[in-house]
Amino acid sequence: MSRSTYRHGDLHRALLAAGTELAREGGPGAVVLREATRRVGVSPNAAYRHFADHRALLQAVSEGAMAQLARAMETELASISARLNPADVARARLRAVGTGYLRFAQAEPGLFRAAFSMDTLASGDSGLTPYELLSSALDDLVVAGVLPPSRREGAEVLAWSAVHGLSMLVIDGPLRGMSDDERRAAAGRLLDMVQKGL
Amino acid sequence: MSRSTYRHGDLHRALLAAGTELAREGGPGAVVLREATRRVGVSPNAAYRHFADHRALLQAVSEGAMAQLARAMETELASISARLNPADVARARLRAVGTGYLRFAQAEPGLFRAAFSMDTLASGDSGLTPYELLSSALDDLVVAGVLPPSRREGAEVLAWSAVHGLSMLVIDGPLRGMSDDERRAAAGRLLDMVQKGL
DNA sequence: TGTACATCAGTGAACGCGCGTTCACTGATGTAC
DNA sequence: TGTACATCAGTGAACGCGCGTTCACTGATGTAC
Repeated sequence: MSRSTYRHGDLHRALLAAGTELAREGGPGAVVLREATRRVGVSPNAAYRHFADHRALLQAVSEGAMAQLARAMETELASISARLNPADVARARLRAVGTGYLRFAQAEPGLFRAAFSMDTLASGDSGLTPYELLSSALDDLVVAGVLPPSRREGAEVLAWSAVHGLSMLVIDGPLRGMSDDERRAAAGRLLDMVQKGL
Repeated sequence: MSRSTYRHGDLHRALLAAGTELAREGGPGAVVLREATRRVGVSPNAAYRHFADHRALLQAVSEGAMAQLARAMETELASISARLNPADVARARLRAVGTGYLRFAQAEPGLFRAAFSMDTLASGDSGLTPYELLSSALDDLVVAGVLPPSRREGAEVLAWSAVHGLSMLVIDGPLRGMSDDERRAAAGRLLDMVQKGL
């Protein structure tokens, strides 16, 4: 309300930030156009200068959330020790991808759900989408001789399912009540299972 | 509208059936109290004679859906050949539990989502909830000597995550576009992974 | 450097919608005598 | 077996809410001369 200029200056970015905060607090269903404008201190219809409609705002929020997920995975990848042999590096990379996914889902459940609320593709700093980060880790496992090439095809879906399922059960489902320790333990054992079972 | 009696006779059941049909068509968000009464041919407020509020109707729908899920799992369990040795029976039981879960999610995505939209417990004809059916299958694996007792604890979460994740990705998420064949193949390989990785 | 003017970002008011829920009611049903 | 009556399942009308979206507008900004 106490804007120095008549024009906002960067309303597009401000609305996107407000929408993202709404998603963070309450998931995709909480991304309400009017509430976003309210938080920015602007009239409801002002949003239509910057987004075609409510869906366009939600899509933008979803893309930002997906990019954050990719970045969370990249962060885990970046922390892998350089002093490992190729096979261990490859294994660590798959684990990192899964850990980043699980951590983001638990740390930002609202954004996580927003990311998957639409058909959204977005990449992190490496330019790769979450799916591509997983694919690349699986490729490495084959190159390092850890995963037989015959098992490579379609492996994305298997690893992804395990990690996505635990995320959903923990943030939104019947496993909501798990303690931090329990979640950590379950995550570790789940990644063990994927590694062993692939 | 062309009711023979002034009183409906079984409005509770009729509203629950209508609400369930709404969930089937559009998931938990589609369970709208007014629409349920509309479909039954009754005024909106009539619902309040049978359900405390909208949430109570949704809860009842959710419980019915959860029971259907349990029954889908029981159906798969019942189809296991009796001519197997105990170890193979145990393995088949775990697979059946997973297959029933996946099949129900794919055949009735709206009800599946409704079942998990609230904290809902419900059992099938055996009196066991879906979780208990899984637990029991895992117990059998230990008894049959297929699963080392040291790996038994917490195994529910691992198996459940894998199967739940594939369900969510396929019915609601980025894997929505999979063909029937692809889904069947992915389901089979996922269950292989769980069996091998547990 | 100063002035006229076109642009277009944001305003204020209003719309129609469907929702959950509440109110006072009515009349078919089943029971008590 | 017939009648008076209490019950309570369903009615009709209305409420307030918040939403997405549209309309005609205004006035600060940046540009052209």
